[in-house]
Amino acid sequence: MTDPTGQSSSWLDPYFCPAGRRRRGPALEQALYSATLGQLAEHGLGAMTMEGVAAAARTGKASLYRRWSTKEDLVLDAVGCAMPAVEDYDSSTGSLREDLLHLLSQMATFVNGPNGQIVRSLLCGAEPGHPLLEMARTRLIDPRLHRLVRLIEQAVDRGEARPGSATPTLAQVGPAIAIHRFLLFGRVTEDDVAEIVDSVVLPLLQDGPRPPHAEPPAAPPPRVDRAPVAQVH
Amino acid sequence: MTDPTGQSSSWLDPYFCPAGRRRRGPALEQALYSATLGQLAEHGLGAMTMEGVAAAARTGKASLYRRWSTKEDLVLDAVGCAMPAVEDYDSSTGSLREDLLHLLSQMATFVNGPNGQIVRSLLCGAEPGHPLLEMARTRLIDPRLHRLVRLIEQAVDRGEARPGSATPTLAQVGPAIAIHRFLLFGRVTEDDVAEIVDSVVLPLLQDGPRPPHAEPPAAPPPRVDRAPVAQVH
DNA sequence: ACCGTAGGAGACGCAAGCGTTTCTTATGTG
DNA sequence: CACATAAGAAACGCTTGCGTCTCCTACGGT
Repeated sequence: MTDPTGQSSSWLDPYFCPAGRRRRGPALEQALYSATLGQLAEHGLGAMTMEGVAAAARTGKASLYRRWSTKEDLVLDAVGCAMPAVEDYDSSTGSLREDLLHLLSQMATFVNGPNGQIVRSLLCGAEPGHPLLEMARTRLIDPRLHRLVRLIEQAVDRGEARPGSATPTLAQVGPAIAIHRFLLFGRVTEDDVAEIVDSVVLPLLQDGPRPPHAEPPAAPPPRVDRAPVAQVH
Repeated sequence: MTDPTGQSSSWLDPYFCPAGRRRRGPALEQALYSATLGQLAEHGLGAMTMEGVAAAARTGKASLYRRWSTKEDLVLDAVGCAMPAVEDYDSSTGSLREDLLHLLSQMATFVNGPNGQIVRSLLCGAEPGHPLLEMARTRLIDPRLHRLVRLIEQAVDRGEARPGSATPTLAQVGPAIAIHRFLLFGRVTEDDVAEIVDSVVLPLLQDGPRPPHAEPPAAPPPRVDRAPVAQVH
């Protein structure tokens, strides 16, 4: 993908510009965003450098500093451009299972591509409260969570999901498992998506809440005041 | 926690050594591990430096390089020391809910403490296949997953969980959601743990698989061959 | 065709980290 | 107590990145 100097290979880079030629304005800007995202994915937030970005974009540092005075500003803008909006915000296939597969597949495709490493960098390279993490949350996570809740609501109306199951907590389950697998294994496969939907999410949304079993084993207490839980240090 | 030079505050550092005194052998080694973990948590894998570690441990770089020739070796050893073994591997409280709360609370406590930032660094600072990520998986994640499966098996035997629910896929759900919340919000609270157990994991493990509802909505097809799912680019 | 703007290229001095080396001296073992 | 060992401290030359600056020229509008 990149040669030792960090420059993009000409035959693959959509923003490639032959030597001697010059990009200006928006074209250059897009190339800089692209280079920034590449460096972010390759080196992580902490180790990426302005020089690396300039070299990858085949431009000088001056063009960078003319637009953004700090690495934070640059990364914030570049990442903002890479965040895809929720597609088909109000559409539904009419089948809960189809809707879930569709949405999780979109996530998987996004995360399996070059942007996956960027998501990784954002989730982990930035401590809580960092603007980059906030951006990932408000632009990537929250809209999809909201959309999922709506899809579940519609499924409830159709009788496909148990009443009361359209909560953020339950909607979060599928994405959380998908992200978990991505972080551990580097990708989310087609089989992963199907398994998450069929083995976890659908049972959770469809099955009634605690239907009494053959022999109800002294139905576990609804609440217990255990002490040693989750203290922040 | 640290002053501008990265040195540990004397009144808090368990490995503090007054100026003029010298630590040797294992004592020094522990201090170096501690300093390494601190730097790792503070700056991330990419941006931490050997000089920073030496300064934080109040020693010279020579003592570092005498033991580890690269940053990778150092971090690998230091992180290995920080990975807690699974406690009470074979014990069970006799209640599935109690067992789940207990195990997730242990995870939450670990992750809420100073080691949380290290988990973050490992999950995200290292791409798939990196030895550090492998170590996190084999030492932190997998043992707990295995233990969870055993706990669920015991619950199945007691009639507390649905037969067939003791699978790695289902066992993964609780930890995945906990880690997800940790990554997004920086901590996992007592309420989070209780909510995960009571709203997600227990229903999933206890409710029967698709008990026919009032009007079974044309039971969703068990398998569908959707095309555009999760391609690796 | 002209010309003001801004892009590319790279040099600048500075700071930080690298990995090595040297020198002094605290340490704990025999 | 004497001594071999290894710790602390700091300097070494080197590399990389910083942010600024300058020079020259390609670009695109008039």
